[in-house]
Amino acid sequence: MRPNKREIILKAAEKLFRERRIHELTMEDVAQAAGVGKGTIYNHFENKDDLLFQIATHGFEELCALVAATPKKDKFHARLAALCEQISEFFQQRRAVMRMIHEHEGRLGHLKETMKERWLENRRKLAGAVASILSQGVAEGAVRRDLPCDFLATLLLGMLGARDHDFSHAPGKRPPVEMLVGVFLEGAGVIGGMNGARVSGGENNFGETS
Amino acid sequence: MRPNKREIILKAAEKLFRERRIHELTMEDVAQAAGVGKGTIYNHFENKDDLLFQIATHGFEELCALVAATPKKDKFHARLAALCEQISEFFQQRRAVMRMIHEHEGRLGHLKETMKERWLENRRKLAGAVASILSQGVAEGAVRRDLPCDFLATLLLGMLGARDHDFSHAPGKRPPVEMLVGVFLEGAGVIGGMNGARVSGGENNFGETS
Amino acid sequence: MRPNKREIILKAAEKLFRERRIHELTMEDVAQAAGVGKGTIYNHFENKDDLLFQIATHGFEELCALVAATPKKDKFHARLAALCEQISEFFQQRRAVMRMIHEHEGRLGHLKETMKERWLENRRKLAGAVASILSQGVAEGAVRRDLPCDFLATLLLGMLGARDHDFSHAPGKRPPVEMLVGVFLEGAGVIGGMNGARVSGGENNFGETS
Amino acid sequence: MRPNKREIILKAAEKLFRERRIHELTMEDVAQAAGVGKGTIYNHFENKDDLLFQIATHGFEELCALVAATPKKDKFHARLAALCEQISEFFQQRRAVMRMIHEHEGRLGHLKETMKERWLENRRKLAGAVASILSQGVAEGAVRRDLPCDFLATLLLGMLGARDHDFSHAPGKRPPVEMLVGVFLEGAGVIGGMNGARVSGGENNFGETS
DNA sequence: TATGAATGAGGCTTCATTCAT
DNA sequence: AATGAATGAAGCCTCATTCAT
Repeated sequence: MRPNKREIILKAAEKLFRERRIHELTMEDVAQAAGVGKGTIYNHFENKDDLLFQIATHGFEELCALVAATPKKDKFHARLAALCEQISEFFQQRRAVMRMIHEHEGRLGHLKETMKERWLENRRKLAGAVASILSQGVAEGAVRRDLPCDFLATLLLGMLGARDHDFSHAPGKRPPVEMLVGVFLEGAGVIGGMNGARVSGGENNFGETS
Repeated sequence: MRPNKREIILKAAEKLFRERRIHELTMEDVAQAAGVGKGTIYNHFENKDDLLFQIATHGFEELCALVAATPKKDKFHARLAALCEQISEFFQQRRAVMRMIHEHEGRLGHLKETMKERWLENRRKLAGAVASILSQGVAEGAVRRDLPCDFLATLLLGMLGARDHDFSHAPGKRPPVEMLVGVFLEGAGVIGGMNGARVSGGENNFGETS
Repeated sequence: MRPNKREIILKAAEKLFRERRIHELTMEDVAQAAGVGKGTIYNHFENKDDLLFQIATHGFEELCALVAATPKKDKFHARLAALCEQISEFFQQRRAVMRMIHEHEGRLGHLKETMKERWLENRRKLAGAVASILSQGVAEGAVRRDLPCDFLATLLLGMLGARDHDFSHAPGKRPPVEMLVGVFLEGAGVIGGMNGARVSGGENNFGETS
Repeated sequence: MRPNKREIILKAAEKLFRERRIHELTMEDVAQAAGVGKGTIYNHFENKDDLLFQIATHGFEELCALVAATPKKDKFHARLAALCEQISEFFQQRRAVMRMIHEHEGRLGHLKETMKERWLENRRKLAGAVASILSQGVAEGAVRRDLPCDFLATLLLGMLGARDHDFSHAPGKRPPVEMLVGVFLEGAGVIGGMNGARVSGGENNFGETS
């Protein structure tokens, strides 16, 4: 019983989300999944909002750790792609948690000031982690330096989220991360006259599988 | 009493969302806001899910109409920026509705097949509208033709959403749309050797203090 | 439109009951079935209670008329059996209405005095009709005269109702009316020593069908 | 708090019925009467239908126990009368519950298969209990053996129910059980020539009291 | 007289939270 | 510390009844 009951509950709740039992998580569900009594949860979390908040935070922290641990691959482009792949995979697994986070941000007003602070700080952490990768790119001369990395990180994460979301119903058709990173670094526009040939074969439909 | 009571209820509910009274919309609230009896709502909408679904659909349709009506400005770059500005503004106003849509997609399983179909179709409409603008860019030689416009549209919308979301608490600090469009068209990377000078003044923090 | 809209509504409601759509008759249902607007019902019936009351009354009156019209068959025994057959059949068709009547008697307190009176009077009518048949039997020396016919009628109707009810799920196994009338007239007991032989074949199981 | 809260709720609900507060039992009423919270009921009963079903079953079981416990009095006739008296009294007390049972049978379709089975089984139990008493009569040579006891039991119960029902408004005028049993055993008809004298004083009006 | 959209009281049920054990 | 039965506020929805057309 060492892994701290708090941890057990947290894991169980996260798992519930991952298992698509989204609809509306009840404390009963969480207790059952964690194999503890309903009352026990209240010995470790102030109330349901607190629990959700902790889950979300927990998720972000994991993700941040993941990002920070990105191996310093050789080429920046490859490094960025690997990072995106990781983030994307994480999002895939946590779709429900992320949705919950979204949904929950609307209620931030109900949370106590301290929590609110900690929460927004957490939100910045992810973008920060990605931004720090990008700033490596700047140092290496691979990323434009006329824009703040924070902003670029935000945009990159936005792209990733949109891709994952739009193709969630048919992962087979989802364009590869490389393509996304390509657009991010090279842009969607035509610069000078050589851009039309970026990809050898002209129009691309990223091989329909299913 | 001409504007169809259905319309009245819809508007009222949307307004409720916009007025940040999000937490959890109750049918009571909606009725009150619409100035009708609780039962009246059920004469026009099957149940709460149906109402939410209709609101979401309604929102998307408005947005699609907006996009489709984008004036054919001179330069493609300017045209795209104007479009993004419109979409962004729409999102600002509809944050809550959009959140609700997100939150709701998880429950799509509960909706009847027909609704589900109509819903996913709606989702595609927006991307489609943006994509059609982009394809104009392709025709004009302003957008790379090696990637499907649908995908590019998804990425652009993702960027927009992320920007709006990340800076929702401090709209003053929000980077201008032009900057976003710039990244989208030119990329975040350094191409050749001249990219470092894209913006004259080097590092940029887009002023705005608080 | 001559058959009086009142009559139309009444018939439609009765039919609804007969069609087993019991659960809980709504005014909407009745209106639909009668092919009239909901409001129209209120031009002919004070309220739902009144409507139900009228249906019940209507049913009783039909039944009373049926009983009164029993042909003066030759033998009293046969006459009584024919009568019972009719009543039973009527009950079969009106199970739902009868249940509703039962259920409704509990609410008599809510009905205005006049209605209450008329209702109880109606209740007596049926027993009265049967009693009058029985009194013919008394006159003919076929029915014992030491007990009031009203009472005997009550008992006979009780037997009939119980039979119909108990075998409603398997009408094929329902003992024939003759047998019931036999018990009613001759009794279930053994009188003197000859009763054991009333029915020739000893133990009887009235031919199991299913 | 030993008598099981489930039991408490059941008793309270039954009592409510007995106290004529029929109209329409609300869960609120039941909770109040049982002195528990509304939610508590749902910890012991699946929903309202289930509660009603349990009440009905409970009532039948009590009655069956009562019947089975009928003392083996000396004379069969007296024994039967005592039994009928008991059943009648029970019915008096449970009029409302019984009405509810009636009313409820119409909805049996909505109940799950298991319940349906258990219910019909319960229904048979009562008739069975009475039938077993009657079969004692057969053994003693007091009841005709040419008819199945089940059927006779049904008829007897029907008579009882009808008597109780018809005279519920004026219990004082209700004919004594002995008279009913008399009709049941000896029949309402005239057998041979001596029947007219069964009761010494000719026409009988069972002394008007109230 | 006929209609049916509008109404809102009232019912059933859920579920976060408490507290006695 | 752990439990889960008890609680009741709050939400969704139904449906008898009204009333403007």
